[in-house]
Amino acid sequence: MAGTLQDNATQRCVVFDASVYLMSEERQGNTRRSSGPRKAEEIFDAALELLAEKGYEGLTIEGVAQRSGVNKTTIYRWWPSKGALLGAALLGARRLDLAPPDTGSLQGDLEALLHMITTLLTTPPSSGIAVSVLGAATHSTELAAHVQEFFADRLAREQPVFTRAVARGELPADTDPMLLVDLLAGAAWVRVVLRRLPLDEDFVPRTVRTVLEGARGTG
Amino acid sequence: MAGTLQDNATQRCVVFDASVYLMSEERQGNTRRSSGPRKAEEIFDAALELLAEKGYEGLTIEGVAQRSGVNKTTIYRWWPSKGALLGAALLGARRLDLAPPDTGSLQGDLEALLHMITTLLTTPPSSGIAVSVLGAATHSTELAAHVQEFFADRLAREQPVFTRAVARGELPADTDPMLLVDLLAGAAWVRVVLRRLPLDEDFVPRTVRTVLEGARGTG
Amino acid sequence: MAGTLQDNATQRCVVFDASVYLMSEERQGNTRRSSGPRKAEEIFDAALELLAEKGYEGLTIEGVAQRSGVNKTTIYRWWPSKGALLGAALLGARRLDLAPPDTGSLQGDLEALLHMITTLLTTPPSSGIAVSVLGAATHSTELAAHVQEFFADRLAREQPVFTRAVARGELPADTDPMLLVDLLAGAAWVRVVLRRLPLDEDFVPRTVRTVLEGARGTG
Amino acid sequence: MAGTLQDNATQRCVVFDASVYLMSEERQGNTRRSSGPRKAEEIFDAALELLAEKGYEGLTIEGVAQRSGVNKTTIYRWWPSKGALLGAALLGARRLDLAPPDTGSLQGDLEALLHMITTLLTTPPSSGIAVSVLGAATHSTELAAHVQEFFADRLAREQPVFTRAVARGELPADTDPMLLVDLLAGAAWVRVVLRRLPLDEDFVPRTVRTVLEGARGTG
DNA sequence: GGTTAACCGAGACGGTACGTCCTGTCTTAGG
DNA sequence: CCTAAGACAGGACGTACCGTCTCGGTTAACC
Repeated sequence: MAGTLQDNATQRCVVFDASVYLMSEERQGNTRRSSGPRKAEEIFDAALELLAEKGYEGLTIEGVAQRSGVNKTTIYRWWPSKGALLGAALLGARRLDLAPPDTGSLQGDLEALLHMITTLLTTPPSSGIAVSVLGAATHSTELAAHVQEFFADRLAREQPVFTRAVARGELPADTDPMLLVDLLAGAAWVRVVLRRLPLDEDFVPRTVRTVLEGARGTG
Repeated sequence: MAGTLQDNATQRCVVFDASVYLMSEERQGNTRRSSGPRKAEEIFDAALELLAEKGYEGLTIEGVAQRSGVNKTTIYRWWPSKGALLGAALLGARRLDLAPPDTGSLQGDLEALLHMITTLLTTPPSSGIAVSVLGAATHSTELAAHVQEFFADRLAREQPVFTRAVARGELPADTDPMLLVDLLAGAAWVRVVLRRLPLDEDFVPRTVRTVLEGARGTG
Repeated sequence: MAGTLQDNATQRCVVFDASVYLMSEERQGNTRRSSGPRKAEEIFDAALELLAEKGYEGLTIEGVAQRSGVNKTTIYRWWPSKGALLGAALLGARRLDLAPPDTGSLQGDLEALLHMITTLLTTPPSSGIAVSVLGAATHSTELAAHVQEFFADRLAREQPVFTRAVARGELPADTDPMLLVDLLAGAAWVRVVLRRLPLDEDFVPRTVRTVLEGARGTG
Repeated sequence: MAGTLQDNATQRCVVFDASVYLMSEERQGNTRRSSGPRKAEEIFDAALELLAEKGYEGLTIEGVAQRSGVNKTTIYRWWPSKGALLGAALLGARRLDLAPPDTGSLQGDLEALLHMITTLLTTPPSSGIAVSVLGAATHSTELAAHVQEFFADRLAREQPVFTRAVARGELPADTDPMLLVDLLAGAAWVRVVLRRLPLDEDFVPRTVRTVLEGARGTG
């Protein structure tokens, strides 16, 4: 799973590659549905590439226009701001999000989840994009909305993991899954982005074990 | 403790007020040590105010110069970039960090810590500054360094809390304090900044309880 | 005569109102002759209104399209440039040009002519249009052609005035009428447009008298 | 006189060459008097060249910036609009205006004046500039002001011509010089710019003779 | 209490990007 | 056949900051 991500990540950004965006909706019969500019894919790709290369501040509309071979006005016609453009670019990326893990044990599932998070945050090019976007969510309302949505969506997908765990008796029934996910994701964020520390290899199992014990103990 | 913070936070940003910056170092005997421009305090104050008002992207050197009544060149003479200026401005703030809590129980101490973190992230004006800075650390090396330092420092100060807890038998001796702090801080960050959710009032005790159980269980 | 112009000028631009453009030529029997878009009148009116409001530089094809309720492409289909459009718009206006005066004396006729010219140049809305068009003829070949034509036409119409004057013995037979017209029109242009001076009320008779004396003296 | 103009006009625009602008005022001792950008001369030259080449509409600030090797912002720092820039550029030109003629007879003086005017309006590069500026005065308030000033100045300089003529008994004492100048200049303008007719070689003497007769006859 | 070196104000400048307006061309659907 | 609709590349607009520079003046420590 995370493996799939890693494999692809070495050659091209899969998680955030928007090149399939609108694949099926763009045309229907002969009629343009007008859901974006003709070169939407190139624009999104350029935006994400530039974001990974130069960060949110270094990302400019003009730069995106130039790299995607589109006129600046075309971008402004469709998105009012950098944040909105980036938000749209991430839409296409989201659909490629990996399925939630099902390893048979809660421990395994959560380790897979945390592994995915840390990989996302540390392996280029997804790391550049993810870190920039999450960091920039601080400044841009549009991005914040997308980030929120991303987390909500992520949590919804992990729900079965917890349902199964409760069924297996691995967790008390009144466990708060959001708290567990936040603890895991938050610890990774602090360690990787704020502390800028390398992750030793037992960070993932140790963190998961701690959180799990906490979940069981307080149940 | 947290009370002290709150009290102050309601009227003025204490944690990040740089106006006492260099208070003791600026002069030594009668000699100017040349460690900054004459109006350093005004500059730092202006920088932090503007940061809180407009966020990192909206913060401009020209704006700082104008508000602080200083010429633009003066700022450039001393700091090469926005990040560096902000880093310097935060230096003075750090020294006002509150003493680590000592409530007599680990639970109480950690609740005080988490409370402080959430207050910092949610109560203006510190919230604007803290969130902006931490978010911008993504883009700026100078800020990243300061954030790292901040976390390291924070951890060092909390150390006695854990030492005492171990002495009291509340924690196993081989506990990793950094992990616990990261779990707490990270959960708050995810909840407040990324998810943009309001914190219900038992978020703090519940999170601390979970983390604590985890720490004990895995010991 | 000039009175007719004045009367109309106070309420609506008659001299340059194109709303009757193509009235008779547009259809022949039941067949469309394809000599212009369906909303030609609206387009011309819009063009002239906008010209009077914002001058030649401020006049844009998009503005005309919007005001006339026509798509931009429709205008481009029929006229290749702003100048050409304006030229066409002026065509309809010309047909409303007033008949040359016949007051019984050359002096009277020329005063009527000069009066008409000054009225045209000073009374809105014709003043806005006339001054703009004549000024813009400097930049646009199409407009220049129309202006030329206008002057040639004007001269042709005044011809009877001079013929009658020669017959009456008021002018030598070898008088150059064009020179006289140019002197009158030119003086008005310089005074009104270049010098921006108000015209005192004996400007017209005095100028005509001077020119007439010149014509007689050199005959 | 007019000869001088012509001679120079064949090689370089003298009447409108601004390259000596501010020659003496720019610096005083070592202090910059701040009366314009450092490359004011280049800017003015570029502006006038481009005006002659492309007309007023085709003249762009960006074009001027590029040709004069200056940044666009530098131009905007000093002049708020195209009209203002052009106005300033003409200031330097004006100071090179030729002295009024003194041929000994009014006829000769006025022929020289009209000759100068027609030369200005027909001989490149001054023709391009003069015609464009006078035409554009229609659209731009700043230019209009300069044109007014130019004419007032021109008239003031011609004053001695008329004073002498009255003294010589060539003109009645109550002659209106402005009217005569306007008749001459206006006729030239109509003929050259509005009618676009070539000037046959006796246009100048014939026109002057007519106007002179008129002046004498009405005196 | 005058010297001198560090510091500052002022502001011009080349430059990048902003976000907007208009140009003139095109393509496609529809009356 | 004409028109509506509108996307598009392109160019210029006028503005805001960037970071650099030069050049007088001002401070203030130290003789």
